[in-house]
Amino acid sequence: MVASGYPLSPGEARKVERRHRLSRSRDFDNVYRHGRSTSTRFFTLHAFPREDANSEPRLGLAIPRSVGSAVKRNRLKRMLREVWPLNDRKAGFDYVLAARPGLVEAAESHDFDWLGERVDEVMEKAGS
RNA sequence: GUCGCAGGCCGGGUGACCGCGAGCCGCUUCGGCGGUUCGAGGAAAGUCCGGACACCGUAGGGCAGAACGCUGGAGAAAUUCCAGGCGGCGAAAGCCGACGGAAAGUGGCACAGAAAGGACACCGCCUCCGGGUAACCGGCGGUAAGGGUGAAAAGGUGGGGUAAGAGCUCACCAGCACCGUGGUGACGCGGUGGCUAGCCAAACCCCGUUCGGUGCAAGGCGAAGCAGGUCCCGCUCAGGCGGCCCGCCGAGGGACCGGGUGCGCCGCUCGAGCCGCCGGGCAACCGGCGGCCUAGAUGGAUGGUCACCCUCGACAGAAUCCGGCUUACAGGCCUGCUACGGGA
RNA sequence: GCCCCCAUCGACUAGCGGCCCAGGUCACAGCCCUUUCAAGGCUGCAGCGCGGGUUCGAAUCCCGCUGGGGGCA
Repeated sequence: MVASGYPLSPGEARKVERRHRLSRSRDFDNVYRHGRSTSTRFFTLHAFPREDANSEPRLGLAIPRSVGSAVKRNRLKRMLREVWPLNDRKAGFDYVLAARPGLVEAAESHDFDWLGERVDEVMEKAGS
């Protein structure tokens, strides 16, 4: 794992494309029901191993209304999608990353890299 | 120039790299790849009104219910807009107003006060009668000017008048009715008359106008999948048509347990559309001509990094669409007007 | 997204436009009672979500915000 924000060479997949997202309510239910959860001050991460251990990891974002207005929630999702693939993610897992209240206010007073560090924090704690 | 008022507009900009959604074109091993063009708001918000559109066994009648309420106009309609009237606020520009009816009925007006609506007079005032030396006391009456209470007290102010008083009489003002006159009208102005009729309808209500329900999770097409069971009511009026009645439909309806699906496409953006010019109208708006196509996502598209500039950037993110209303909003620009001050 | 409902002390609730600077229960604080605690008695603490309007007068009626809760595939 690399601490810098730019570890990837051009051409390598560095974004959360649509096929790398959770898109169905059923997928979310699976992760919640059968996955394991880990919490930090700003996030709750649910992880669930898929049947095919070599498939690409997928991400779902859960941003409740309690974190802020629609503008704040949208912006948070964009930034999280941006920051997510900057680090290696374990293949064969579905993740649901849920934001907790206070995250938006904290992110506004820090910079973009700070948000990445918070995501790394919860991933490490989950033992990925 | 300063202060204020009204109306309109903008809502950081430029460039580079990496990314996101849609349309079109090309390539494709059908997984995608490349190019190109577009890609959130004035409120997209609250969901407070009104429609379009879609569906519903009957969208039928009456009652009930709800909403609205000065006049004229605009508009598809509206708790909408424009102009005008009246009332209130302001020195003015201007702003605000659910602004029909209280002599159709019902009801209310706490406390205080004599009395809260056709007054029955508490303190009082006055004539007369009786008593008393007198101060004064008692009584039959006449009054409502003054005091006091209250949010509100039976037209107000002044003169005359009277025993004291009273629209009793007179003038002015307010209010009412009628006549004339101006205006499409609300209403204004003038005259005459009689001399008074409290407030509350965002209390019930009366009058007038309008209103079927549900909402794109409407609704349509396709694909996939499953498993039924128990009980109650009914075909001898159960059930449905908003609450009731009539009337109509009508053979199945309901409760609980269990099982399945929870996918793709359409609806989905060309519309009461936007821009410009001309004409009509005080205006809202309407008409004509020319031009333009301007988000359509579906776990839900606008972000990250860097550089420079400035006044260091508010409220805030489309989800069927449109017309309004309301609410939030850093800073800035333009136009017109009022008052005051200064100059020519 | 669309459509509904609610709001009164810290909590649960009463409250025909004036008898209400809003009543009750639990909780909290103090005092009495008791050897002490509990129970009981007395006293206090505190509230009409916010802003306008109607009315002489609003928790109550009307309008607009704000904050909660629910339903619809």
